[in-house]
Amino acid sequence: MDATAFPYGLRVLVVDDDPTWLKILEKMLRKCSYEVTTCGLARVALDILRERKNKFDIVISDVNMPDMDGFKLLEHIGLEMDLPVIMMSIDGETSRVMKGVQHGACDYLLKPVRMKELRNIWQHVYRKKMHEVKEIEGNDSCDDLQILRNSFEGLDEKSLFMRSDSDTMRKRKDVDKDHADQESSDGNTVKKARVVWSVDLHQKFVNAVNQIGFDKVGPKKILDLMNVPGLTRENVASHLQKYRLYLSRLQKQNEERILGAARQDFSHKGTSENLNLRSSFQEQPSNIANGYPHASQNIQTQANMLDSQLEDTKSTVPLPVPDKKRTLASDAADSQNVTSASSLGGVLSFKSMPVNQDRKPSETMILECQAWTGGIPSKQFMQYPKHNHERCDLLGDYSCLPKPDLEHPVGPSNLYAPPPLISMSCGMEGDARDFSDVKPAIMDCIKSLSPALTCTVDSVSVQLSDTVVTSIDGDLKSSGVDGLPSIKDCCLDQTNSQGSLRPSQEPSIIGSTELASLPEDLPSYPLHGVSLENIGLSSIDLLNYSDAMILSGLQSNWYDDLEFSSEMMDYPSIDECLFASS
DNA sequence: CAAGGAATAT
DNA sequence: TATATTCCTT
Repeated sequence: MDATAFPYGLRVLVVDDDPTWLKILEKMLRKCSYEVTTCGLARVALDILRERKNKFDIVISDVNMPDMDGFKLLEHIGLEMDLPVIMMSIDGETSRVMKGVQHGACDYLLKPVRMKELRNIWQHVYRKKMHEVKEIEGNDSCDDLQILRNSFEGLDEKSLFMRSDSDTMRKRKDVDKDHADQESSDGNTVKKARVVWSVDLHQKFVNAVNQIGFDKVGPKKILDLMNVPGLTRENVASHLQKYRLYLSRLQKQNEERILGAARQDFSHKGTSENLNLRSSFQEQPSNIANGYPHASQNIQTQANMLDSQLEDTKSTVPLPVPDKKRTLASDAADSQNVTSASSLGGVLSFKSMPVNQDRKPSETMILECQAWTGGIPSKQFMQYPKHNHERCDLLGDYSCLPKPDLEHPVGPSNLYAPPPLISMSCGMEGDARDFSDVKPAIMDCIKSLSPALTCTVDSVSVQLSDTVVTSIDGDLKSSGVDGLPSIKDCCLDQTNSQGSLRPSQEPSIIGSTELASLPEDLPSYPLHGVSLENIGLSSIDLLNYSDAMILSGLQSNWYDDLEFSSEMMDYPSIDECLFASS
């Protein structure tokens, strides 16, 4: 298990007849980033619990209640909703504590309650869920965790914080009363939980930004739109800062690429030394146009082509979604070692001479892909929390992503729907480079936006899709190294998608499963300094989460095989580049 | 004073 | 690194 955000957002019902204590407890609990509901009467508490069944995770109640014996309440709760209940009282009389425990209290706290204790109450919920899970499915821990997460239903979405001391299930230390923690009553000493920008949270953030309009966003507005309890304006501001940084970097890259393309220099001599393979999630808010005219233009231009290509691709290689998933999952392991690695390795094996670092941008081939579905822009572009790469985590993190269609209805009013696009630019070593931008096709991804991971898989290593393409500079071809190993997964195909480009100069690479499928007339093109950048992807539902993990592994294989230069290593791995990097 | 945002701290 | 906090400007 990891230190994901589980405890945060824990829904707590506090029952105490003393308003003062109620207030204090509420404050403390909120500091723990729990959702708190207070109640002064036991009977009322029961009513609330009955009415809002499943809306609470745990109850904390004082033993002494005027209207009903605390133990009675405890019994009712245990009987009716089986929620973990923590009892508390001023005195620590053993018999009372014992009684509380006998009646089913999972814990007994003495007032004044300390922050430390409250911060740990989630363990009771966790433990209980664990038991439930085991009873039902009892299996390996990984699955359990996943199930556990699911069992929390809405909790996942609400839990955004990661506590500083989240070493999971650690046993609660005995209350050392010795420690002078003044934090007891006011919790002042307690550090605020750190916000973890999970996929969900980021998604909300992005949605808010989209709704507001990129040029009009402000932390406050976003915060309001996100409507996430506990989140502060500062949190949002900080994230927005990072987000903007990310976008500007993206913009910069685009400009560089364009510049490079502009100066058409067809000379190429050696081979490119660095092969950069890099992908990242990208989303281009339509509004980005305001800030970055260049980029938007570029995007607009390419949009049309993409569409048509997409259509083609679709018809050509229809892939049932379900199969896709299955395929990914099952093949992932293989592809990792064989398919992708080898194919890429081949492509990448061409190395060009080292050139000026400065020119690097021009030397690289950039693959940009933006997929959206039916007008739905891809939403993932920032890097998600890395967590660990365990499968269960991935599942947990991504499984809750909303489906684009549902969550992001697209309407005319929604400016923000960038066209899907993939462009690849390629430059040769020294200078020239141009190429074209290309327009590749994104295959099936269309339906949804999937994280870069997915995209990568599809286009590069896997079979699901076919894809991508790009235009390659004619020079490239000529310069081409004939010996270039063919790309197993990619077949080159000529596309006229781009009118401006001569067909011959504009080969598109389509990922296909079969190497054999490569048209003979298509020579392998040597790719010098190739880098895949900004693969925006999409569809979350498409994404096979479990594969994400594999992907990362896969990618590392690529790196290994390719012997990337140190420079190369600077590029973030797929996981890492969701957001940015540098 | 509130808010935004860059800079800086953790 | 990612997020928080501070500081300055509006």
